[in-house]
Amino acid sequence: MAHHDLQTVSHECGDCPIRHRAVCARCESDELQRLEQIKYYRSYQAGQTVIWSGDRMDFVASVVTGIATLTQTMEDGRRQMVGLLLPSDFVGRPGRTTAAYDVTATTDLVMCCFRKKPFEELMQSTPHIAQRLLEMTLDELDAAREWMLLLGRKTAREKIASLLAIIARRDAHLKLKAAKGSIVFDLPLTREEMADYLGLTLETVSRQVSALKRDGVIELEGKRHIIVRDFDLLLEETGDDSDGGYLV
Amino acid sequence: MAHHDLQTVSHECGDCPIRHRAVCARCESDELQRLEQIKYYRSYQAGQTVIWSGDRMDFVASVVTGIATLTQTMEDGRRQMVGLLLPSDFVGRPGRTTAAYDVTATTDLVMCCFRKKPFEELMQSTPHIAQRLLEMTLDELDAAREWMLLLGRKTAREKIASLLAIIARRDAHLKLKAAKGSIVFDLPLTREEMADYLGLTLETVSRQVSALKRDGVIELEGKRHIIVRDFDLLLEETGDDSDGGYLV
DNA sequence: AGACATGTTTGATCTGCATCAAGGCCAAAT
DNA sequence: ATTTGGCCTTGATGCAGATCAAACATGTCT
Repeated sequence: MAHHDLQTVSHECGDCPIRHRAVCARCESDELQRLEQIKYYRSYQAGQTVIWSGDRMDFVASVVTGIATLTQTMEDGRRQMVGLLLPSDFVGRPGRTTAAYDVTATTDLVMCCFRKKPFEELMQSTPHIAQRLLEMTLDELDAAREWMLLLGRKTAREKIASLLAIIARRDAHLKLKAAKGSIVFDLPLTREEMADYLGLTLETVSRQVSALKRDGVIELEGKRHIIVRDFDLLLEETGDDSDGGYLV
Repeated sequence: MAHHDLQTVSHECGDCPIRHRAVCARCESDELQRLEQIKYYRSYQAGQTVIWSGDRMDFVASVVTGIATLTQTMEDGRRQMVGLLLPSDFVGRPGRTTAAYDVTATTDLVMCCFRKKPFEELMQSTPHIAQRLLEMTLDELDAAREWMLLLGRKTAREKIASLLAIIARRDAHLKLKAAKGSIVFDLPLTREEMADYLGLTLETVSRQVSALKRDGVIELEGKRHIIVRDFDLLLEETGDDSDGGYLV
């Protein structure tokens, strides 16, 4: 066994998953040092494109603050979001030099980047990084498959409810908030971005959000601020199995 | 660097990816021996369920022959296929004890299984297995994201054309067939399974297959045997970027 | 204050796919 | 030879969500 007692080490990079988790106490300093050497930060403004599909991508990165999206586009302009990156999420693919999707900052964004070549070398000599990355990728794959069920089989109303539940959950998780009482959060996406996430038009998104409000499932303050008084009520609207785990 | 000159070793397990790729010549015998010790085969008949979502899953496996599907089901019976496993595909998730989807044999199926515990131990001591698995999982994630674009934004006709192109490609790849002249293959799925793959109803699938036939994009012999005389013509119907790579 | 841009809501209409329903094909069972 | 059952096709109808269009809300620039 290459590693010993695992512990979490804190560092300036927040939730950066590469360094945050499964760092072995004994190897820690050496490993962290090497990571420090190859890392650098990048900032983007809301709306800026980080990278276009097909462009050369010579780094991997994790989101420090802000939100980014992965989208695929068809020639005629139809767009489908295929990934939503919140802080601590990883982007990039060891072993591939070309981006497969457009990556866009939807809010101001800071990413912690690692140049690909040295990162891959580090991966070679540090097996648990590959294992951690595998774990994360499998989680993403599970999320993608939930998403496929949503896209293929859910109604517009269920899609909206599902998205709100997903954001509420992730938000609560980030804030480490207790899962009691009202849940309050700001939508990090425009109606159009929500539509791209859900495979709908922005008009349908708008209508269904209004409908959920009218039916008392959610409350709206302005256009982005959401209040969920009864999370179970929202969950019932998602169409998912009821025992899907409460705010995880 | 833990490994040396990589080479492919052949063995009775066909395309099994775990053992097929990236096996280091020097470590080979030891590693293969340990894999042999923990592997076993399982057979299923067409239509049999391999495992239900939520069930305990104490193995990982790769498909040797036949076809399996991963599907998610909503309480009211709506179904969405989220994975299609052809020979050499991997199923299961190190680090999780419960199946997240229904796994079903759609044809007679043979899988090469590894009990999870020893497999995970082997992964610990054999870093390149984790790396290989990571590579495969990232490929699957890419495929899932293509699939999301299909589910969210493509028309019924584009969905059918895309599915046919996917199967034609994988089929051709398996058979190592040259990519010239007519492409001929048998659909491994019923109309209903195609519908579950595409987020459609079986009636719509039937109608659109007929329409592609009527329009000369494909020819049909019986209900399952497909002849594609001009693959580019089919690709044009998919809505994908034209330069999506010819038959690979 | 007015003009403009961006994002959102709401209404009217259209349409692609779902739904409901009936019948055809074919292989296996009796 | 007929029945059975699985799979597939085709037709008629309905509806959820797309599309087209207009107006509103909010913030910012001049």
